[in-house]
Amino acid sequence: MDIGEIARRAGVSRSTVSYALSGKRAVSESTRRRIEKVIAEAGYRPNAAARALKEGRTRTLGLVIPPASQRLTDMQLDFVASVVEAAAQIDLDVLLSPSGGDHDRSFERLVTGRRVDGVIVMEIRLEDARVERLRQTALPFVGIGRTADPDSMSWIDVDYGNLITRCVDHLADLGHTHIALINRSEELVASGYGPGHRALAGFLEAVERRNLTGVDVCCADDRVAGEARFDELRARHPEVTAIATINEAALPGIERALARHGMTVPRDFSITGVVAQHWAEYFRPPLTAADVPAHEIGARAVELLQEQIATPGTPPRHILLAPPIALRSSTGPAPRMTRHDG
Amino acid sequence: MDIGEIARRAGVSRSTVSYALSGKRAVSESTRRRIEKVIAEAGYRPNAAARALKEGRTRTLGLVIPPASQRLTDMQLDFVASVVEAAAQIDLDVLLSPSGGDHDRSFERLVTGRRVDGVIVMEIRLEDARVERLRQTALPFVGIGRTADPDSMSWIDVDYGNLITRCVDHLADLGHTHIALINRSEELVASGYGPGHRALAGFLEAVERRNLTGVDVCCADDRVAGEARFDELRARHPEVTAIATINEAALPGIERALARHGMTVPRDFSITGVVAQHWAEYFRPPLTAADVPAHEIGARAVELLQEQIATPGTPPRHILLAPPIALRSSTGPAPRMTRHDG
DNA sequence: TTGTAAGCGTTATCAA
DNA sequence: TTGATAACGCTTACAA
Repeated sequence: MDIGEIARRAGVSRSTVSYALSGKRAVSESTRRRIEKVIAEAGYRPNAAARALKEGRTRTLGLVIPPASQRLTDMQLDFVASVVEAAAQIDLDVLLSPSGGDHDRSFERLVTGRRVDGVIVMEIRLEDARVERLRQTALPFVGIGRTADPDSMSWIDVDYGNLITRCVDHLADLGHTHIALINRSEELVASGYGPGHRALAGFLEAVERRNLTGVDVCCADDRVAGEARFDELRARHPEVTAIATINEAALPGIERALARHGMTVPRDFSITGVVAQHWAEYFRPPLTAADVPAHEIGARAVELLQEQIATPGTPPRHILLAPPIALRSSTGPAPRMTRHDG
Repeated sequence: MDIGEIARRAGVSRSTVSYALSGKRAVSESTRRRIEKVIAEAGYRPNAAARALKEGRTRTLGLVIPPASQRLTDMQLDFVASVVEAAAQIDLDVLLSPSGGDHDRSFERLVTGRRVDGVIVMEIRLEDARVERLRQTALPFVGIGRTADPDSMSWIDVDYGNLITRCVDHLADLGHTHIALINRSEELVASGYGPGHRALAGFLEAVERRNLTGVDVCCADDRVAGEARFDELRARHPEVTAIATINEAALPGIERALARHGMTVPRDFSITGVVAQHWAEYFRPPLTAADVPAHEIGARAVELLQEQIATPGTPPRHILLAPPIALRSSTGPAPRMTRHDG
């Protein structure tokens, strides 16, 4: 069933059918209705490949996700879901590419096979081969996250540095003097993962400025690691009375370890950080934290990309989000003295 | 940069370049090398739309996921990740469509716009409009899950009915006589979600056969709901000493409620079910459960679909997985008498 | 208001 | 071993 068949059945030319569909040329009311009727009966839809070939655009977005080998975090999932949803809203499809580094076949297909009109890249590194590759191809793209040299591309990011600084300030105001940062995984930070680096920088700045003692630890993105890292922290640095974290996946493990050590939050220990809202709200007691608006991020990434696609050559735009720190119940005055574990 | 430009630079015709690329016709060693060199230098890749138009296939798979409005569960995420990964292995791209019911624009684009060579549908209902639609279009498809009338389509599913039956038998063998089933969400079950129905059927069958008292409760796919449902269960049915569940997302909440009620697993209460492995292993104590091999499911769904695509008209194939129940530490003999909450 | 025809970048048939 | 050429199904400039 192609446009020619529809034209035949409606007794018009193919171009008239095309124009009736696109509205780019006036079509008399009567023929338009006739055509629509035939189309409805035949269940016709234009062939996407033919249309893409002719128009030079695919009405499809590429979304580069971390390879499945490393299980995606809840927040990454939120990004994927919100990007897909936002794209669907404006009748755009989304092609997924699980690509970590460069030279991935699926990534190459995406950027150089003209399979998509633009690309959204997640989990950007400070130095990111995928961004370099994308730059070469002149394909519109936006990052969820930004590189070390962020001016030349469009991106949306969370201001982890600033937010962690404010978390530490909050803890310092409450009298805490020994504070730990629970970062993302060692590999991620080692590979130049932006949020990890910027959170650490913000942490160190605040610790220095407020004259505190800081210890920073990396932690894999899961509950088991969270529990283990907290145990180690207690063993090596019993003087620490508060932590700030950007590792939401570790929270359940930290909560469990806290309970196992017989510690009550926030009486014996304070905890805060930058995490997705539902993690903050589920923590017991609810976590004082900056809520990362994952859903908004995906939606605005699509907007940014649409802009780039619609008017190529538009100067890149940047959105740096610093959501307020929602005061809940997980932070309190520093305990007078270090308690022993139960 | 198109195939004509490559041909010009290599001093051959377009067809020769095409054949050099596909290998469908012999090309002399020397010209083949020359062409390859030019292609590498130019960074040429065939235009996917042109190729799809000519070949009548897109080298793309469609994956229908639940709409983002209802946040995806961990296991659903595993399916998505493993499908994408398996497809990438064989150089297939994956187009996502967030579609719950029928008549979704993105779903319609997928099935009738010839955007994909085949479709994988997740979260199949017993009566599923998407499956009906797919059947009409004669597009190859496979379900992760199966409808009430499963013979006419290819699918891969977990045998929730059988597995829950075995869980109940296991509990009965341990002397439990009052057992609860924690099912998935009310809406999901009400809408005819297969695993929910089949788990319930298996539960009722075993309860009847073993002459037990069973109570089944629906529970939303999150920790908060798990905690609340367990509290209600304790209040209304204090005689229940064990639960079987297919709702992994509720587990952390159940664990927390258990602790709050001062109950120790498995001394005071037993729990088992059918969940993804990492949930079972993270539970404290580790959960005796049938581990759903989410990664394998995605990979085999892609295999099944490839089969349908490669040889249309192939009789549908079915894979019903019944992974063994891994004996861990969350089930034990029924307590002698009902304990009061702490 | 409508029709004709060119062309998007491939692949594959038919000739050479 | 290679080259010309006709499709694939659509959109759109140009004619009428």
